[in-house]
Order: sequence, then C-alpha cells, then structure tokens
Amino acid sequence: MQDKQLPRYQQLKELIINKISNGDLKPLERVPSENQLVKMTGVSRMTANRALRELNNEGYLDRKAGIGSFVSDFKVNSHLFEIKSIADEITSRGSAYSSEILEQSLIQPSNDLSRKMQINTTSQIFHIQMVHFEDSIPIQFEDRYVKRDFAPDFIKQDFSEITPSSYLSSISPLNEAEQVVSAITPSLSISELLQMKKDKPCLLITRKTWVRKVLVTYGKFYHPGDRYELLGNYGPIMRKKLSNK
Amino acid sequence: MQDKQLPRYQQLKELIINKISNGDLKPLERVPSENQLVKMTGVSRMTANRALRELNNEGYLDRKAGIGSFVSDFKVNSHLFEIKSIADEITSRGSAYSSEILEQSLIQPSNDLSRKMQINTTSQIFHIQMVHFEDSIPIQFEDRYVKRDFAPDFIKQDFSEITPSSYLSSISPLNEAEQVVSAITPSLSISELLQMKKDKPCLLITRKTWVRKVLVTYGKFYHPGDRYELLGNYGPIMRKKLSNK
DNA sequence: TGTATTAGCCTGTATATACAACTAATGTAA
DNA sequence: TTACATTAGTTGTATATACAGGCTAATACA
Repeated sequence: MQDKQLPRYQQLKELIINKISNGDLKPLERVPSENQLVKMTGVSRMTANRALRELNNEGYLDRKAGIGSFVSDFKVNSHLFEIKSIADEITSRGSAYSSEILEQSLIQPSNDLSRKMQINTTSQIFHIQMVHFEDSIPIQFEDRYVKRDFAPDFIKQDFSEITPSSYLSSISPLNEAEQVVSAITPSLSISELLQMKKDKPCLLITRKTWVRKVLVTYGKFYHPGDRYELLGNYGPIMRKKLSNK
Repeated sequence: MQDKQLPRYQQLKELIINKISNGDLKPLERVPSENQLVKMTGVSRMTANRALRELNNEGYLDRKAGIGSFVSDFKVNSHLFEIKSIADEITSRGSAYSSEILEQSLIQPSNDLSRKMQINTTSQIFHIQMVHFEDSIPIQFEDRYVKRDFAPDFIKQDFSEITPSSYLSSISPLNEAEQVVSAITPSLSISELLQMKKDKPCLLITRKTWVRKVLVTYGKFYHPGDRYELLGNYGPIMRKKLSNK
C-alpha cells in the first residue's frame, strides 16, 4: 500500500530481480543490455545503466564491458550472504567429501515445528537428517526441514550427489537468512553420530532461510567443537569479476 | 603501482573516505554538498552525486534531501560489519550492564603473540582482561591485545565507563575484521570467571581487526554456552535513515 | 510583533549526449 | 591461410540540463 510510485531505476531493478527469483532468468544467463532496456521500457540509457550497475554492486549481476550483463552464479558465490555448501567447503580444503543419509521423508509437523516454520499443522513438510564427512571423519550433522511447496521434488533428490543447501539454492536464490550460533553439550545420539568423546562441546548453528519474505527452510547444523570453526570476514566487499574465458 | 588513473567519482570517494579515516571528518559532521564539490573539484554535479550516493549506500554517509550529507555515526552502527559493543547489546535488551577489569597493562609480547599481531618482539603492546556482566551475571570474558601506536592512550582509559570496542572505534572506524567462532571446553580459570558449571561448553570468538590494512587488535571473547548466542542476519541491507529531528 | 511567503540550498531523479575501452565477428589484403 | 583492419555492440564514465520535493532562513506583509 504505497501511494507514491517507485523511481524508474528501482522499478527496473525489481523487474529483473523478480525474473531472477521466479526462474525466468537463470544463473549465467544473459540479461537485456542497457540499450535493449531503453527500447523495451522507454527509459533513458543512464537510468537503465543505474539499474544494472546497482544490481551489479548488489551481486545480482556480473557485467563486463564489451560482453554484456549476466545473472550471477548464486550456486558458487552466494550474493547476499556467505553460507557456503559444506561439500564445497570441504573439497575446497582439498579433502574428500562424503555423506550418509539417515532420514528423508515427508512428515506432519508438530505444533512447535509448525510454529517455527510458520505454517499450519495440516500441511506436510519435508524432513532430512544426514551426516557430512571430511575424509571419513564426521564434520556436520544436518537436521533440516523444508517447506513442501517450495521444493516439491525434494523427496526424490539423491542428496549423496548434491547437498540440500545446493539443491535449494538451485531452485531459487535464497535471499534472506537468520543464523544463530551457540555452543552446546550434544545429546548422546548426536554425540555418537559425530563420533565425539563424552562431554565434548558442539557448535550448533540454527538457520532459517527466506525467499521473497517466505520462510522456506529451517535447519540445525551440529559440528564437533574440536573439528570445526566458523569463519567470518567483514570488510570491503571483494566481488568476483567475470572471467574473460 | 597502477598505471591507469581512477575514475573521478572514485577519486572523490577515496578523498572523502580518507578524510573520515584520518579524522578530518568526524562522525555526524557535515560533508561538502554536491554543488560545493562541483565548485571545489570541477566535476559535474552528477559525478559528485554518484560519489556521495555510493558512499551513502556503502554506509559511510547519511544523506537527507533538503538537509545535507553527514558522516555516519560509526560508534552506534558500524558501517562495514555488525559487531556491536557488548555493552550496547546488553542495554538494548533492557538489562543492566556492568564490568570488572582484571588486567590492563603494557606488556612485552611472546613470540607467538608477536606473530599473531604481526609485529616484532621488541615493540610493546597493550593487554586487557575483563569480564562483562548482564544483570550481574557474567556473559563474556574479554582477553584482548591492542597495538600500542594505534591507541597510545589505551592504558589510561577507564574501561568501566567505555568498552574497549567502543573506545577503539572512536579512535578510527575499524574497517576490516576476521572472526572465528568455535565451541570449546573452557579452562578452569575461565570457567570460574564466567561462573560456569563443570564441563559446560563455551562459545569462543577470536577476532582480528584491521584499520587501513594494518592489524590493530586481536582478541578472544569467551561466552558461557548456555547464556549466549551469536545472531547473524543476512539479507537486503536495512540502512538506518537520518532522522528529521 | 506575529505570520505567511518567498528565496535559496539541499538531495533525488530523469534525460540527452558524448566519448572511451573492450570484445566478437566480419571483411580485406598480403 | 594468415594477419590485420573495420565495424557493431557492449559497458564505463563524464557532462550539462532540468524538474521535483524537502528544509531553512530571510523577507515581506498585515
């Protein structure tokens, strides 16, 4: 209910963001050039330039003079937040990644869970439990719930091939997340799954992710305290440039 | 050694960033208007506009139509990363903040420490140890080292009045940080300082902070696992707007 | 004196234009 | 065939201009 219309460069930006969000424009795909936008929408080139330039600064697009503008590859370098796939993280360290799936099912949520997922108790949701290994040593226990209508084929996926995180971002770029990090003493079952010694602490990451203001997944990620650290860098944004290849 | 000169809007941006970094322009202080920049530097208003607009997007400035452009108040809302002062965090929850200083001294760094701080072993550094309380309950043990030439008066400060974090950002906006989060079993002394039960886990945050590519402080921050969580939000940047008061 | 208007400055947006640098594809001459 | 030049399309930057809208202080008026 906004009585004043948005500026034209902003309308252009949202037009493009929507096309990316709903899959009309896929990662690495070409987006209309400035001059094409001029012809299509009637704006001047400078406002088309501003829209594309800001989308580039915000990480939605990669642009290159002489080439064009392309949708960023969210799978590799998430634009809005640096939550890497655990598999990528492990392989980029040069270690061998493997996983073991403990559960993959469609369930009826409990009252507590339906509240957390912001749905009513009648709708079903997906549930997955799996352990991620680095060189055969358990490094993460993943306990995740996914909204059914966001990823209807979730249950059919082979998550030994692609991690749930990667699969979900392939459906649509996840554009908002909340993450709570805490240190806990794990339950006996989790302690065993992660092959931890008794009374050793656990790093627990609880994460909610939204797509266009709708919560789509809620997960808990348990790491052995002595085998995992969470690294954060804050500073001048290093943007990956489009290669010339 | 860059043979090609930067674009003019970029030169303008760096000019202003430098004035902020070296203290010529202080938080909340007025920065030249677009038209003043036009007269001063000879650029057109649109490039002055681009420079100021981007600095605004990046959080360096707060702008308001009809009023002017002002340096952001880094102390309240750090522009580049969301590392709040523990005191602000506690009082914003409506709790009472207090602290206890255990050590505040100028020391000779060990070999290991001098390597971490990227200095030679002959130069001295400041060391502070203190506990932060929320409603008289210990919530953080801070063990921090600070480079002497960055904050020569560090030793004279009364850190029961202002936290080391706040004091350091008041000297100069900290513009880069690295943070490692892990879950550990605390040593006996730390466990006692934080009034923790035996074998309870501890959330450890190890943080390095740079100002203009120079490391200025290195600290470890221990939190009782059952009394503290680290919250992170990732998504469309919510920028604090300049109030009309 | 008190109030309303106006002038002037500020940012925000939009357009038209121009030139530079880069790239890929095409044409042309050796 | 090969090497070079041309051309068209792309982004990147810079300028000049214009108008809208927010705000403040000086001014004019009752």
